Amino acid sequence: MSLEEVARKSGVSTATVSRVLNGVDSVKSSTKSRVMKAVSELKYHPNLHARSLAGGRSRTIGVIVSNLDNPFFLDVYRAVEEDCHSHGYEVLLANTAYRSEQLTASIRLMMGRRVAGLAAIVSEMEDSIVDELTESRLPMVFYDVGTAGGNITKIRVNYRRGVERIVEYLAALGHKQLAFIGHHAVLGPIDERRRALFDTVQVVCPDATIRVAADADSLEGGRQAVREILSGGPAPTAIICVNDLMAVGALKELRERGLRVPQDISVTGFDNFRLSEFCYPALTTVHIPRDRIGHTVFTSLATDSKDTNTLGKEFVIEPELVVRDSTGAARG
Amino acid sequence: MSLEEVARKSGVSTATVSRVLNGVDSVKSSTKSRVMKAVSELKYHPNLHARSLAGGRSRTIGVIVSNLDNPFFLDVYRAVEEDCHSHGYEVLLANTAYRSEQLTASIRLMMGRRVAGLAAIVSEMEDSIVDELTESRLPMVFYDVGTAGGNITKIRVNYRRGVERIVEYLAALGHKQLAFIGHHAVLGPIDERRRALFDTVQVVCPDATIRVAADADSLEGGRQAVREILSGGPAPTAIICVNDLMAVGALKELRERGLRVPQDISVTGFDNFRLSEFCYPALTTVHIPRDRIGHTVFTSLATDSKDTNTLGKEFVIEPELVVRDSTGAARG
DNA sequence: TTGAAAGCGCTACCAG
DNA sequence: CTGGTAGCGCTTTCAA
Repeated sequence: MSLEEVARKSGVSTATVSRVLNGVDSVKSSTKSRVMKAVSELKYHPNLHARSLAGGRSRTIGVIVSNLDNPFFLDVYRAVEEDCHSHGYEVLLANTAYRSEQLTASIRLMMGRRVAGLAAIVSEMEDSIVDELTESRLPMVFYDVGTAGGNITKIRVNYRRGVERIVEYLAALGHKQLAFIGHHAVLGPIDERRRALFDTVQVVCPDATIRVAADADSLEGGRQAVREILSGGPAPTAIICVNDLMAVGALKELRERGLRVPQDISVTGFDNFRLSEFCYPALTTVHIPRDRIGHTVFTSLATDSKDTNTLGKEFVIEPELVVRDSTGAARG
Repeated sequence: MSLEEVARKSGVSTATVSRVLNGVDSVKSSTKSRVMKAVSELKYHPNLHARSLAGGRSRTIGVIVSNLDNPFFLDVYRAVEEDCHSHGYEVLLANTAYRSEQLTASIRLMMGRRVAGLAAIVSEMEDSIVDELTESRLPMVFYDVGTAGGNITKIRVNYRRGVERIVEYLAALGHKQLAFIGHHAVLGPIDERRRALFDTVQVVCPDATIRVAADADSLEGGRQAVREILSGGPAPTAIICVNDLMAVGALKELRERGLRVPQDISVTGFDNFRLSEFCYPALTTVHIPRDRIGHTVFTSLATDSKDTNTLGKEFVIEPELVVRDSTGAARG
């Protein structure tokens, strides 16, 4: 069923039906209501593909994330979604599950759908892809990769700062045996977070030891990483987790082993996702404002936020330490 | 940039380029590679809107859920996504946040995009919408609403059974003062879960009292509902939560008030989402297999799963009680 | 194995 | 205020 049928049924041209459907005001109200009647009787739904094809411009924004299972990414998406909907945009979501093939496929899909802009909230991205995207004219937001300018907005979290806050805080509590739990994407050779941690420890408490374990970015992964740490030598006095999700998994494993947090061992997270306040013990973490990330994505990619458009700029997010109950003085 | 440019650059017709891009084998391999070369040099991305318009059929499935913040829905989506991707389908996601206007908008959007099938994992849906969708020819999956047959697959969770398991279990533990925590969508006048609970209590332990509180379907909502319960009279010995998410929120509030779970008060959830094993105490709940729901969605809506197609059938999901640490004998 | 051309359903421009 | 119509970029016969 098409515009034409509606036009026929209401005795007008397709052009007029189109005008009615698009709210162009230059239509006599009697005509308009006749058309509307036909539309609802026919249960007509305009073909959005045809519309985009004919119309050219698009009012949809694409969002690609690494791991939907981690509420961090979901929060970012929700923030984008909220802004989009309140401004008449649609959002298309894609999840890579940290698989680079899937990233490529998702980018293809988004470009094929001719999104108005694309946000890649995907920390691990090969340089070649970054370059290719940078060269394209597509408005984009990168997260922690690439460089701002032209059609590229860059959002960067100052991890180093966040890590410093955590290490300084733990050092002040007397912790000298540390462990770091990351997921695989964050323990690659070129990883900033891991390096930031080592550098900071070097400076803040050079006499501290630090061990590393990696697993999947999930609750189970956090748990598993703790097993790895605990089976590999003397228990550390504090475990620094790359994010809250893994931290919650870590808490579970410690609890099961009868290790009390924070009396026996301290745990820190990263992100300050909502659950971090509800888990036990409530997590000491570092706050990353997902809503601000989402808003920045929107203002950068929505073409009609003319004066407020932020495309091409770089945004640095400064983390703040949030102290709760999962950290305490080092034992002994 | 279009097919035509690729055609020109590689010295063939658009028809041939189209054939190459769609993997039609009747193309000489020398031609094929010439085309491929042009494609990659031009960084050509086919316009998917044009493709759908011209092609007719669609290989995308729409999924509408009530509340993305609740991992239950996300798990269902992920399961659908997995099946879809491994069979060359795309998934389009929409979130209603329990708002019926948003449901309408999402349905419109999906129909406009000409999805091959649509899953509405949205327990609250007005009859008029259910009817309209049932009349349409669109393959659909309903969750807990509507009736199976024709183009409608229905997935129904046997809540009554789940509630019975919980109540029987709590009754056996000696609980007589119960409370029920739900979210607003589930405490409407026509709600099955609430009624199932009252009926069951009536039968299983007629001498038990039961109070009810409602709040948002979120961690915070669960917490708030407990406040409501606890400020409204003597504390119950067991709190039955409509789902795990609210249960985790409830645990937090109880913990903060110094009430021990399960010694002072028992708590049950519903869904058995991943976190229920990782929270403290680990949640006694009822398992609802989200992956099975997701698979059923796929086999019903994917048009090419010919022989295995399940469209039009009804699937009843039988919940299973999962006992963990959040429940124990009634105090006193 | 390839090309020409007729749409797919809609928007937007030009007339009237 | 309304109609006619030329595309938008692609797929798909039908011929060659």
